[in-house]
Amino acid sequence: MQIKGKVTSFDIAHLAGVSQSTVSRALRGSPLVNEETRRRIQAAVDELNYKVDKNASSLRAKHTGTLALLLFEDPTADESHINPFFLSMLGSITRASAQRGYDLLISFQQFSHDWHADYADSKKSDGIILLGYGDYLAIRDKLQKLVNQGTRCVRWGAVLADQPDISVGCDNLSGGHAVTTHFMEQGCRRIAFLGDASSHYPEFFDRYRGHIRALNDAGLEAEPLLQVNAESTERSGYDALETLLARGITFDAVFAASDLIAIGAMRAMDDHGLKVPDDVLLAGFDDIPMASFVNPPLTTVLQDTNLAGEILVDNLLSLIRGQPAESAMLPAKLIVRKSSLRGREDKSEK
Amino acid sequence: MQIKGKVTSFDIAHLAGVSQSTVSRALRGSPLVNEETRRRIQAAVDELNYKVDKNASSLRAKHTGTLALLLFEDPTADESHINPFFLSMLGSITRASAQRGYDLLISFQQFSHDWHADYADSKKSDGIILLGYGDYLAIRDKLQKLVNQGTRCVRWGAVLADQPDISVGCDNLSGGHAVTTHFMEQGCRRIAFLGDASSHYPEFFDRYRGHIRALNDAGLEAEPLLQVNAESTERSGYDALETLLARGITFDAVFAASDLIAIGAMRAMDDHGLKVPDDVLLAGFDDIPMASFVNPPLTTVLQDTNLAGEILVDNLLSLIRGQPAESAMLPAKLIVRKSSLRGREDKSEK
DNA sequence: CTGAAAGCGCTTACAG
DNA sequence: CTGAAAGCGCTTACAG
Repeated sequence: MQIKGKVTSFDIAHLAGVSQSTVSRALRGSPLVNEETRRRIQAAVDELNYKVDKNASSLRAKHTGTLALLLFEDPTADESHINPFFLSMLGSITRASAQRGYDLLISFQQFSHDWHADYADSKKSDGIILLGYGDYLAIRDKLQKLVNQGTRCVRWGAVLADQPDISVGCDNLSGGHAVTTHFMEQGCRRIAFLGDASSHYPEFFDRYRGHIRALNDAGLEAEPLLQVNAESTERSGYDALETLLARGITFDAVFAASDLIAIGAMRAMDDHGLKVPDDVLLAGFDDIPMASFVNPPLTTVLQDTNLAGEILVDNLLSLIRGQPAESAMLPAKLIVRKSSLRGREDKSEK
Repeated sequence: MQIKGKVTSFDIAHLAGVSQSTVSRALRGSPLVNEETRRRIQAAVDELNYKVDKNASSLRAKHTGTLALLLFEDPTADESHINPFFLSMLGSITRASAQRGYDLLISFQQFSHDWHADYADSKKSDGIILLGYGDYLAIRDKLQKLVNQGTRCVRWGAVLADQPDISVGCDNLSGGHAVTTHFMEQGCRRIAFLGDASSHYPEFFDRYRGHIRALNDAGLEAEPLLQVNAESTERSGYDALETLLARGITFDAVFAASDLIAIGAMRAMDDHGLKVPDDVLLAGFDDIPMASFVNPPLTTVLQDTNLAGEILVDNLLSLIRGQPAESAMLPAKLIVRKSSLRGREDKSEK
């Protein structure tokens, strides 16, 4: 066991009685190495507990074998809790990267701050994954610049016609359509929408458009007063519902653009003596783990985060290999739970 | 704007009319650089959009400015969801690292597999943080080896007398004591414990010992049949409660060693017609976000994950700087919610 | 199949 | 305060 100094490929070469080049070849799995030689080298590696220096190999080979994940946090969100939906995405991206032999570097960024995506420029990673909601229009130029300077990057978010980058998102429009259609099947006619509805927040906007389309399909008109802006936090959902109440307008269902908003709205209704689903039906979006635990369990739209993580990583790897990659839209699946069911006969869980 | 070839410190030097060494010095914030020179260099850096190559600087300087987080996942856990408590720790560790200027490399490992902590050996990181529960005795030797070979590492988990490494954990014993004392104040005498109680799982064991100690303090004896093994998953909690039921033993409260176990037990009780808290009181441990959303809200023990993340990172940085670091025990705080309150007068949330 | 040699882009004594 | 030079530990043509 070597004690002093770092073990390098020269030490291995010496021990195995070959040149350092051959050690390097053997360790990288080159076919140009004799089996017997390879075995001797491996034995030396094991004996000295040698590990290839990642920095040296990355510097020389010009790729790092690591991916960077930039997670944008909403500065207004509770410091201690990250949006559970993104946490779930983070988990699936980490897993997908590992399966494909890549390390994952993680960075949190404030969306509002002057964030830097220099993980590729500084050669810390071969490419980056952008995750988090925020004002899309505010980052569009930055995205454009990133792509222009050759940075490989993929983004989680709405798939738009003119976007400069590759993105993977769920079919928010269909999801929104499904929720509102479901509400109407339950007899609702005055459905409130809690969430921003502008091109600044394309995901929410698509959900809103699906909602409107469903209304129109049923011959109903949208009522502007039934839409209240909200960002994806409980606090914001709580406030949005109070705003809705303050408008003095009647509503028989609430479609929250995210589960967090829905949970906040649920609290607000509780505080104001409104019962879900007896007085008002409620649905969210995302199917975060909490959604099935709130009381009553929350109807929502499932986005397959496992699949999303894999597609995101695979797309990024394609880009890195110089292969083409395409933006992708994942299916959105309505999950009906008690919060949106009128009939009280169904009181049994599960 | 330079198009072809990578921008290096030589390009900056050329543009700024100084030597490459000076560029390097200026960029590392050396005091040995004239202010005017520094400004010229900065201008060149901005103009060419230069970024220091991390691999080259790490190779040369022998430190990487990144920390590695090894997250052990229980292989039996649901593939799609990471234990929420660890997710919360992950968030706080990521934040703490970023605040101190370190990047964070994340890796998931199966505890049962032959995991490798070679993130330091291969120079990808300056040190590693170990996170996740699992059979402590099974990893003890590996830990010892890591420490022996000079790898800087800190671990989240029970602080034990003879551990080879530095760890940060919460005061599980006091936490367990507080839960059981609280149960007894509510009039309970036959308190079941769901979770492993052996030195293989020191955290659960300490919670169990706190539980026993509280019983003894009240002059009660422990009843072995009231303890059922369980690992930290909902599934396992569900099964453990059914095992308890199958024993045909009476109990008036259930102390689950983790919130996930408690939530599983809650489901099982629901399926068997037992009402919480009317028939049985229930408490968990961890205070994961879901705990306050289940019905009824779950009494639990809060571990301050924000603080934990900071101490873990600070300890690791001390080790990296060659300074001494000490294992630390964080306070455990009982959070009482409806699931453990006998009185039904308190029906109002919050 | 193997070796000698160049070089990736920095940091840091060393000398002024 | 600045520059010339060595060298971190690899990978990869190039030549055999």
